[in-house]
Amino acid sequence: MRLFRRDGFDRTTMRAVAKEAGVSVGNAYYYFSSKEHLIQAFYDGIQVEHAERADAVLERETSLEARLRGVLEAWLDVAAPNHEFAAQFFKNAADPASPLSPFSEESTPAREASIELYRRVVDGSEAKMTPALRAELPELLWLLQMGFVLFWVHDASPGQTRTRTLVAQATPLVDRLVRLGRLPVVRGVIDDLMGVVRTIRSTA
Amino acid sequence: MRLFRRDGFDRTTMRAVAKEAGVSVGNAYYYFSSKEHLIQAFYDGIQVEHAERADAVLERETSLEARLRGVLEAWLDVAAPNHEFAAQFFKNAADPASPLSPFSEESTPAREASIELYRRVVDGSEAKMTPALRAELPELLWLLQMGFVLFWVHDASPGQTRTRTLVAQATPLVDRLVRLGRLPVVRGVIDDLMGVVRTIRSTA
DNA sequence: CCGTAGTCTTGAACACGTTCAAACACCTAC
DNA sequence: GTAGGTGTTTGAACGTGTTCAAGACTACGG
Repeated sequence: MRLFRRDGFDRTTMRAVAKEAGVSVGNAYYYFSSKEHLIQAFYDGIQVEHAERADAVLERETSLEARLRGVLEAWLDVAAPNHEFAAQFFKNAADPASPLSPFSEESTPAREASIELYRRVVDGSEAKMTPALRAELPELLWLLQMGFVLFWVHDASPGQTRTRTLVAQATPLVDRLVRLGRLPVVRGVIDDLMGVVRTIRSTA
Repeated sequence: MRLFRRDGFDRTTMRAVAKEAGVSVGNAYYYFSSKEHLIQAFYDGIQVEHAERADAVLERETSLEARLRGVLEAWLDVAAPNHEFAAQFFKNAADPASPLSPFSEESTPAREASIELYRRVVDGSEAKMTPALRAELPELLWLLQMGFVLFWVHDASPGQTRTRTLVAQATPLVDRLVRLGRLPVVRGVIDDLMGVVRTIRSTA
């Protein structure tokens, strides 16, 4: 990880990693089946640290907006030091065939833990909504986070301020949309949306 | 392209491509600066063929739903024969640093042409909406298409029927959402959404 | 203490994308 | 027709991720 952060993912060779670790190249492959698998540890680390910070937010905040925004900003805080490096290996994570893809079979535990976090964001808030929406909203919020990550990876602004602006702008909108969902006229549309979410999930 | 389709992107070597073309490896690099650049042609081809089929749809249909659905299904029709191959090089397109990324500087012409197509989808329809929404909806629909492409790439069902189901389910929803936008209560939310879209665009 | 089976470790070798100095072809000017 | 310049072509060579046959180490039963 030290080398990856210093030189970037692509410019760090497996030979350098092996040397730094004091083992042979072949031995590195005995424990990590590919260069990609080396960053699984990084992946997990982000998730653990994010969960911790998110916990602090969820204990503090009660409104849906503040809870969502706090959790997203926690992610940005945790991920910030790795922005450059993350952008470099993002392409591997986007590969449908890669185990690192957030939609992959291998990522199921991490994905479900992440959705579970958003379930707590929703359930612990004082926001009122239909049971159907309450059931699916966590997955929608997780998808939203994936969108933010995509944006963040492409964000070249210093300190990724643009992503922070986007989050600050988008979270009140989510809150308003959820409130809107209580209107009788909107109910039908929400039901259809839930249907779409179910279709998406049944494929993964 | 013949070799790519037959053996897949990764298993096709530049040496094989050069041999098939009857030139040396170095010469291949004289005309295409990387293996990735070879698929730019494929990329362009899809776009051209999609534009043609979309034209036919737009001449025929008048409702927003039918126009949108027709255009999206046209894309699926055009892309279908290349599904396996496309999934293999999708990771390159997802790389923020790659010129093939739909968000990249180099893709600007193709991206704008695509957004322009969705402007025609909107403007040629009989759907009524606020000027602000009418201005931004094309970009939103393009983003939606990117989402469908992401889904399609991960779609392992035979003939990508799941993606087709999703499109069939999602397009009426878009239509309903646009209709909903005319309600006074919803106006404010739409305005906020437009603000988010503008933030997203100003980064790209 | 020896043998053996299982686990770890090694670095040379492989295949690939990419680069580059050299060679070649073609054209224009005189 | 020759000299020189510009654009094209070549394949060997480089650096990379990955593999693999061979060796070294460890544990344990006799």
